[in-house]
Amino acid sequence: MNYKKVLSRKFYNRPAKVVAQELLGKILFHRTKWGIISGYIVEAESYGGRDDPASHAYKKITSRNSVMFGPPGYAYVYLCYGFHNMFNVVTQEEGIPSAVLLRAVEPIEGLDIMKKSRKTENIYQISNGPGKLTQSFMIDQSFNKEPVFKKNLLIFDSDNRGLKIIRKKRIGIKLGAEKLLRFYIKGNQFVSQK
DNA sequence: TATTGGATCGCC
DNA sequence: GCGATCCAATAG
Repeated sequence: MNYKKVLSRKFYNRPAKVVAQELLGKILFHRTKWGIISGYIVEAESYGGRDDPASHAYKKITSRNSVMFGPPGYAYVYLCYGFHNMFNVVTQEEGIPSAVLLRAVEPIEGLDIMKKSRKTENIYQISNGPGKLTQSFMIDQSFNKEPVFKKNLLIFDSDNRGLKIIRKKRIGIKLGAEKLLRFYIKGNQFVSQK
């Protein structure tokens, strides 16, 4: 696998729903002390904006959501339901709170590490959900506010032209549930729900 | 200061 | 369908 260029912070300086779609087919990459873990992003959701009650930054800035208000290209990792880490990438310029939640990945490298971390041999169950993704990729809250355009956790460019993208309702939320802001690659076996 | 409920997962 | 298990946001 040759990793050509890392997506720059400019890539993320656009509306979340645009970035969410364009991230499909790009490569999530993590250099860990156990080895390299990587995979194609196959599913993402966008959050943010003045009219999205599902966004953590819907009402106001707080210590938890402050990174969403910051510059684009930084990770927003937080704990959900007590033990699942959610991995988001902040989008849009500073002051506009929005982010893309990465929900599923198709493994490329580091399957042994992923299997061990997830305690499963089934590659279709290894990273097909936001909580599973962070567990398999060894992403925890220590990555909150870390950049994804430099250092060890990165997203690489990849030619994703011609992908068929499905647009659906987001999963697991109540407010704002009618919005079609979940995107995934048509027919891909590694998305969380078909 | 106490309560509540959430962008989940895996097993029963 | 339910339990695991945490913390920010609310209300008091």
